[in-house]
Amino acid sequence: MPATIHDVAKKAKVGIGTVSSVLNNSRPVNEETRKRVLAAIAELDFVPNSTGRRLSLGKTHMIGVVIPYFSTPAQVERLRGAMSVLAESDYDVSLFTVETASQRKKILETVPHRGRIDGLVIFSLNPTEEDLYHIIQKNVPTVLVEAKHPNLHNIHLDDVAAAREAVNYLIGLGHQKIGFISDALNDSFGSHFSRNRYKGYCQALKKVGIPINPNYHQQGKVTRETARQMTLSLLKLPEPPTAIFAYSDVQALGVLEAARDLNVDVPNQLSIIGYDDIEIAYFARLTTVRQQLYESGVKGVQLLFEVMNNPEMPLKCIQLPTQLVVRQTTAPPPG
Amino acid sequence: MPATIHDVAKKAKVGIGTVSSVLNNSRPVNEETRKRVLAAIAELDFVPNSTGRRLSLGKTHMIGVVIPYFSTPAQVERLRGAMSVLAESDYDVSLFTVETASQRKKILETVPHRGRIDGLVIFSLNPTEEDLYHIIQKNVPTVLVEAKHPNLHNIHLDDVAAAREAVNYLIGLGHQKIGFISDALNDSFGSHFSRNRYKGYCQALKKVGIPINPNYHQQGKVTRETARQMTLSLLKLPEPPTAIFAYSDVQALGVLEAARDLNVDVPNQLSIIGYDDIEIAYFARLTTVRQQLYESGVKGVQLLFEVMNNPEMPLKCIQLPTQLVVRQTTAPPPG
DNA sequence: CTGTTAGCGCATTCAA
DNA sequence: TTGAATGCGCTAACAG
Repeated sequence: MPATIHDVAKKAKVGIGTVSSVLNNSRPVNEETRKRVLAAIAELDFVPNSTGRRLSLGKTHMIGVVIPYFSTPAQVERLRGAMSVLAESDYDVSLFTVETASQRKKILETVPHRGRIDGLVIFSLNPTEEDLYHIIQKNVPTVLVEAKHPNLHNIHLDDVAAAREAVNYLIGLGHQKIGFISDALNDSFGSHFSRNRYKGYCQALKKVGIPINPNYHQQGKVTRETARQMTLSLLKLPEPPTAIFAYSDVQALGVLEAARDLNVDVPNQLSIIGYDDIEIAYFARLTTVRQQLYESGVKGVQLLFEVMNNPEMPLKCIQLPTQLVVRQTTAPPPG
Repeated sequence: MPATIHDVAKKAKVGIGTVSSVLNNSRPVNEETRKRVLAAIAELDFVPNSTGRRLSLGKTHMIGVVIPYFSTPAQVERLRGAMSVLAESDYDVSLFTVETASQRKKILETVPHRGRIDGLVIFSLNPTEEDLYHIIQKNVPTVLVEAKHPNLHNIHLDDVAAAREAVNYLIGLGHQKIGFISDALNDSFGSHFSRNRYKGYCQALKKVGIPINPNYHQQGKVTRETARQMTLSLLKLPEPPTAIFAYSDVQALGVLEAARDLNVDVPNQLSIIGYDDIEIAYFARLTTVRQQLYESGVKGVQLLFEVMNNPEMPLKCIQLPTQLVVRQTTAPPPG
């Protein structure tokens, strides 16, 4: 068993208060005594037990990070941003990845507890009213990233506008038959991402009087493979779309694969726009909607620290910009 | 402030011992009393303070996960595997990402402490003797993943053999001029990855009497962009290699980019083999050395739990297999 | 300047 | 079956 503060005190022939004082510089200590204490600490290889310290201070020195869709490059990039700030702080990080709806429920119920964490960052999850109850009730400083809520500080983006802009661009190139590939509109986490991007897609079409063709919208798991299958269906339609807007870059890669499978030339026969601008989008020369992934993590944690320092702070909602990055998967439609 | 066990006891008109008993089922409780306690718990929305519990039990219920190169898809896949097991357990996860040599040092010194964590998984870092001192000394159950050490349980793979096999395959196709692109042989973390894969590369060449051409070996940061630059140098050599073995899939993508830049046909003018078999390798149709990334995380945590249940367990080293996955970036050399 | 003491919230032993 | 007391390791207030 590791040495405790008592062992150090005994060896240095002082009281534990003195040891604590040199540990935390909490009050002046005679130089001679300090040396003795330091020597004892070194000799015993003493490190203060963090649990004891936490209990005494009533703080956990721990930030909770809740993150779904963890396998996707976009989420990892967000987490990296968050970790970059966290690593420079005095806080430890408690990581909760959520893969299933039941995990989501359990985590959102049990994680937001004073005594478990001092602050919480929740990525890409829109709290329900019930979730909110648990969070607010427990009174632990919380920030949402890539989510919006009228009662919680958050870092968000305008999915509707971003999607609208992407589709507008396709329309501007001359496309009329534009497909959309997304996650299920009602996914198991109750996310709004697909709905919002679909809304932007519809808005852009309506604006110029292009009717919404339900056959042009495919929903399914957000994997490359599923996107490939969905694209195959789209391209086998009697009147296939000449452009496809994908909910994410990962899906856009699946679209590219499908085009390759069918020997459809991108961008001359088929234009493709993705979403996120993950690292690999550059490699794939993908036209895509860039969002500030890394930055969102950075700002989320920074905002959390602000809130923790000033719990009575008025609600702060930061909107991060998006930007259409045109590369080489978009061109005017054939013919 | 949240309710404590005392509040519950008072409201239920029992002692705190009784509350603790119903919380933990640690001793029989009269059904009537139990009901009262449960009611009080519900009414106060009481959740046991984990710090108090930790201090009392002398356990943190916390597993430390140390992970470098966190931005790379391969590492994320390892972490995902680890999280899948951890999420099913009763342990919380404390995440430490290491980006710099100084972070590495600090983390390896301060994280392995009883009282901070109950167990530790370290990914892809070979402890020095000094690191080892801190780890062993503190006596916290530890498992290495993608690293080997004579005194620590570990999950590893045979980098030398895997690299040798990859280069052998190229030789079998008829290649004689084979380039190798890697991380710095002496990277800031003291990693062995590049050295081992280089060794395998050399062994394969020597076996068939091909001289090692130092110009064919490029070292640099493990990013797509750096790999692209290094490949450009390689391909501009008076006698450019006809095949390139890359230290990682991410680098292999950079090699592909360089080939594209120079209008070099892959695989007919240039063969490429990567390493890892990350998700995107499939998309890029990359021939690569598959290692069991997700599995390594799973097994690492499982092994850790074994060790925690049986601290006196004899040293266990598990070698995970690798496998050459042939896709469409390899072919016989031109001419 | 420094030793002693009283909690922090909980699990657990010891009595009853 | 239960309440009261003890201690986990630490910080901070109190008293010298």
